[in-house]
Amino acid sequence: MSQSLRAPRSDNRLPQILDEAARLFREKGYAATSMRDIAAAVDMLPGSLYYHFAAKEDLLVAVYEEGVRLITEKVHGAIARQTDPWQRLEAAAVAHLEALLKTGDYALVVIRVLPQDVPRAAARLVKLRDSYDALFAELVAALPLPPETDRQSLRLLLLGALNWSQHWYRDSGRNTPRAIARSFLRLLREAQQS
Amino acid sequence: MSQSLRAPRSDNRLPQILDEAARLFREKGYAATSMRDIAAAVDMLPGSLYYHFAAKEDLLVAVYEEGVRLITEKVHGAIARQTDPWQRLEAAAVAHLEALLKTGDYALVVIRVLPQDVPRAAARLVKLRDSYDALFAELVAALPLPPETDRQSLRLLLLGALNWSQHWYRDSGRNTPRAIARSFLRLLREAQQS
DNA sequence: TTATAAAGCAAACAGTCGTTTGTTTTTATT
DNA sequence: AATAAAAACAAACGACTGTTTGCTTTATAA
Repeated sequence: MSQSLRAPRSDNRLPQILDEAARLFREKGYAATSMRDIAAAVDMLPGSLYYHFAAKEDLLVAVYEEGVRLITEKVHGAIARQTDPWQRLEAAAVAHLEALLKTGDYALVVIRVLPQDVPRAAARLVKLRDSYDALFAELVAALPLPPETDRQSLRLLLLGALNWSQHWYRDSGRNTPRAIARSFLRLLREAQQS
Repeated sequence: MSQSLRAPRSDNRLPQILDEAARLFREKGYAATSMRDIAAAVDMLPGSLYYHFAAKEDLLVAVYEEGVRLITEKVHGAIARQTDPWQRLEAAAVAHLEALLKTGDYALVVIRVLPQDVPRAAARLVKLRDSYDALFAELVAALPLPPETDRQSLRLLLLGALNWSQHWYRDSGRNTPRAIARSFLRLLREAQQS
């Protein structure tokens, strides 16, 4: 098969482009961030970005993919160390929130930029999101709950609250992402297993 | 005091402008909606909008204010008919979600458009949001809860999940906004009062 | 050292953006 | 019917948008 005959340069600036794009997309949103903004942030001319990405939308998709990859990786790593179903869900919630509020830009782009903001790439973005949601669905399915409990609502309640936290969270030493996630889980857990 | 000497016309198109602006802002977001989009939606020339609003940002603020007014009004009406603290919170949650998912555009703009998207008007938008949040804080404060319960987390958990529902909710006959809100409250309530 | 591909520059393209200005039409009041 | 204000038109402004093109620099592999 045809593949590039030479390896990319060692001073590859593609990671830097992705970093700044992620930062700007999460700060200002997709539509309000121009290719010139991104180019200026990496000290490059606007046209040069098109050597790396065919279109602005493709740049977003790349950031989005990296964001989903980062969160998924972190959550997988966290739940692997637990066996008790409630402990696993708590570990996942903590990892999810830490990925969002501490890891920073990439993960938050996934939460902030809506598929409908990028019509031509919407399908790809939705697919990426869904693959992640399935992970939490499994964790909730494994919980020992009374039969009348609505597991879907439980998942939506928890994940919605976690994702929404980006809007009110302020980094303030106390009230860490970990503490917030645990507090949420405590409120949900006590009700179900007593 | 100086006020206009003549009443506005009876065929006033200002409400129509607000309606279409709300619809577009909620569909595409603030940055991706142009004044020309709005003008076309009300069958007007772009420049004519500036008779009613000095700037695009002022148009957003007007939509935002109406959105907050609508939600606040609906929630106030709902809790006035209840006396039990948990019933009052449930009524508020139902009203909040119905305002978001049924009333439609105005309320959703408040949830979707972030103050940071509109730097010059951010302060005004934040103020409007906070005035509403205080309402829920009061309702949660009135709940009869064990002393160790974190009331702030409870409020953030509930309100976050409600607001996030815009991202996954599909109008499907079943699973009404009312049913969703009740389901959420059931999950929270059982834990705290048993 | 030389060829070759990767990466970036320089400059422009056509289109869109929010907004302004001067003028005209339409309506309510007298 | 006359007048004055409300509302919209018509046309353009400069700035900014995503993107393309042809050319040059730079690092790597032979």
